[in-house]
Amino acid sequence: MSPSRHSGYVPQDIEPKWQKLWADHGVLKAADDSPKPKFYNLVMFPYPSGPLHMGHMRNYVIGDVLSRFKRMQGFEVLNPMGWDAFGLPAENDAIKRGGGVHPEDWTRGNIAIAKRQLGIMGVLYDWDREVTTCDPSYYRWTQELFLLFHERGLAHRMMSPVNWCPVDKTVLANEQVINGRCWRHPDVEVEKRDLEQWFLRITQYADRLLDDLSLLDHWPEKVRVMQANWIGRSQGVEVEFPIDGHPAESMRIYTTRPDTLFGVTFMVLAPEHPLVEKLTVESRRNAVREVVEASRREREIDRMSSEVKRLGAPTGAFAVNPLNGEKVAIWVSDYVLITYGTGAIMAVPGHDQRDFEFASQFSLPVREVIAPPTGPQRDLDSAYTDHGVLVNSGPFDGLDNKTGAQRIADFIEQKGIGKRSVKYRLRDWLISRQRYWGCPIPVVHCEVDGIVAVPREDLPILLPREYKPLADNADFWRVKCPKCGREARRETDTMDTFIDSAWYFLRYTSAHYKTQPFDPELADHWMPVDQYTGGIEHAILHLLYSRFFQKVLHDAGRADAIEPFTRLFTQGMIKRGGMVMSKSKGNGVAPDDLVERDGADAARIYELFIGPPDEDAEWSDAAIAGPVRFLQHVWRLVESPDSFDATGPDIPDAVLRRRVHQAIRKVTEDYEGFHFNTAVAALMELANTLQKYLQGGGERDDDWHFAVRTLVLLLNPMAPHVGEELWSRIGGQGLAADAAWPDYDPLAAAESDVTLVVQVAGKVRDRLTVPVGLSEKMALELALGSERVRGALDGHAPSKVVYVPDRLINLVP
RNA sequence: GUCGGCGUGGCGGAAUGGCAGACGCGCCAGCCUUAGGAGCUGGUGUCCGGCUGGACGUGGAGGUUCGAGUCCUCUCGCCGACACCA
Repeated sequence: MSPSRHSGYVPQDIEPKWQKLWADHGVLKAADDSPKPKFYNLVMFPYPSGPLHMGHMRNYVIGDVLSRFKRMQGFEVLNPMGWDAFGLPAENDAIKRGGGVHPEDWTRGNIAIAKRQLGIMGVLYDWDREVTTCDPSYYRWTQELFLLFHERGLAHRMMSPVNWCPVDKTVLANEQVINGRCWRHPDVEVEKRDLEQWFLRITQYADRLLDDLSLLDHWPEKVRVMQANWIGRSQGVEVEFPIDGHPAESMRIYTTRPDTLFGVTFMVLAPEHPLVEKLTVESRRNAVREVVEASRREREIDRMSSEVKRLGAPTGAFAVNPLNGEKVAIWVSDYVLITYGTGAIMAVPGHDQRDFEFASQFSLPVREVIAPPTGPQRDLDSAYTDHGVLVNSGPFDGLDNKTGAQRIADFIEQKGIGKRSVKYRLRDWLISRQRYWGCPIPVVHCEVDGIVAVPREDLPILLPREYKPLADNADFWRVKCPKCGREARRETDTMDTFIDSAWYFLRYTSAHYKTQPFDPELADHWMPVDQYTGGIEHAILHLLYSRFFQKVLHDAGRADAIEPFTRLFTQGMIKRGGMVMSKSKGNGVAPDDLVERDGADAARIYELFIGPPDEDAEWSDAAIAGPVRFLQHVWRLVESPDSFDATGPDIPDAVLRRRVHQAIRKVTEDYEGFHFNTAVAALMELANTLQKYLQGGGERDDDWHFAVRTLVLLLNPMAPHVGEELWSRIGGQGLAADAAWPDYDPLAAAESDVTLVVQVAGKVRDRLTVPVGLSEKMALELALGSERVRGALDGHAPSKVVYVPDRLINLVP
């Protein structure tokens, strides 16, 4: 027998009905011209790689609850959905399945599956605004935006040592290399290759991307810190070191520690630095060449590890310290990176740990120029990197090192041997990919005209249907130069898929706009996104790129907003068996099975009740019984209140009324603050109160109807099918989805009596029921009247009384 | 190594510096019965006690406070991010 038979609640009987009604009524279709205040609610769109599981679903359930809640609160909610549909998994999976499936067919098939799954979970979107990034109607605008970046000098092609994933056979952006490995293949080491590639100049926006983090005060602190660290702004000084015997050359270094300039005992060039070839003396050539070649061969993974022994060799050349005129040896080592600063450093082993280790390994001298507050150090076994007083620093001796750094920097600038300078860890964004399933870059390479942008009227550059790398598809790349008409070659790189997702939130605001990527007026109406919800794994990549795009579009006069997402919520992952739910682990729970067995509403409530939404949660197959029983309980309360025997103590109407108002307050606050787990708990308590009321012989009077009606409305965003069904059965007007959110009356929610905790020396000795707002004098009198309190005081009079009205009185003997 | 987060019953978790463990899962006892994976009632941190009750208890050690899961210092463990950025 079905467990639902006892309550009469059969989710499968009601869910399809309401899902159809919502669709027919266009619930959650966003009106561009609504007089209501707008609320742009967005969840990160999925990559359609197969059926969704309950790990993915958490995100969409949270988003749907918020949409329904905000809608009931009177907002015009924009809640769109789409598909991040270009990318390598489509190619890889298509190949894995025998090569018979085209990436596009695979992708479209997965989209259909996911869309149906969202539907049976009762998750609503404005599907009229659906975007699919692999659709020409979308990517022609991705191409148009590329041209915009190109015109603004923000897209350029250059030769660069790049990260190459040997499995995907394509390059990766810096952000996509994790511990020297491909972000999609944790067991595959990334190789270095020199290739000519397309880049977006995100570094030009480094300052603004960093500074504007301060505007994002509704973002998790954690994400802002991660972005700030990623951008990695540092302030330092560039200094020119003359080279002994090479009057035409000089060695430019960058340091954040000008206060240690007198402690330089050697210099180091990155192996790729152009000066290496010029400066190396004949006798050192072989050793230096060995270092250069070994570091080129070196796998990225080794180079990232700080445990590894350094490669190093002296060039035989010497630099002259411009501050004290000392000659110091110039070395080559792999621990200096060509990609940061000037690719050359001054080494101060006394005060930099890396320099210290290198000096130790090669027996190079160490000099102390900053004395710790405790006095000069002897027998150094590590670099001293803290603050102190300058010593061995000529005219700067005796200064504290902070002041010293400023003075020395001033001195360098006055002498014209260097200047203050700001550097970033952030690199330009490498966007070229050499595979098939991506957005073609709309340029043509002409022998005469060079790189020629495709004219806008020729967009889109369609991805050919034939599935093979574009570079192998002559029909695709054989074109005429748009400028001179000669034979030319179309660019065969496609764009990183993170570009597709860097502007999709703008396209939603006018998904069918025909003349531009988006209608500027509608974009300005809906933007910025009021609430953005997604996984923490996008804390850097997607969110940084999207912020960059928004700023460029702002600068181009196409968008008002300078930040795309006002409020960010990063939800935790769902684990099962200790591992993140995923297709590859095979531990996913299919929403289809849950819907079939327990219904969509129970599945939704369980996902919300499982724990704080910003933390990871462990899925329990058994625990969903709680939400199932809860919904049955609510159903019985509303549908057959007479089935509860009057066997318990009386609950006065006034108490019932008060509990209902308290529940409105609590649940509203919890929805606003994303505390869905405690919102569910509060509704469970309300249901328990309603039951107690019936069991106390409570009448089906106005207070009862108010309680039932409120329970249904408060529950509706989380369990919308039950909400609609019960709403219609109790005679609610229209759809519950359209009903107004209940208001609470602070007076009605206020308790008249409170429990006053009586402590003696901080230990609870009694609890008294007292009226709200009791005076301290009365409270003390009542407390002293307690037998147990007098016993605990043991005849002493309290020397101190701490009184917190309506909460506690503490008597300290 | 650096930065950040988290440690609370058998489990998921709750608690503006003020009754630790709300709510739920599980478990125990009982009731009801159309015998069920249903419903209802009560119980369920540990220890002492027949009950009233008492002692202890939020990873560990200190501290601030009348009062600390909550604030501070140190420490252990787990998780995440970054990791030669000069």
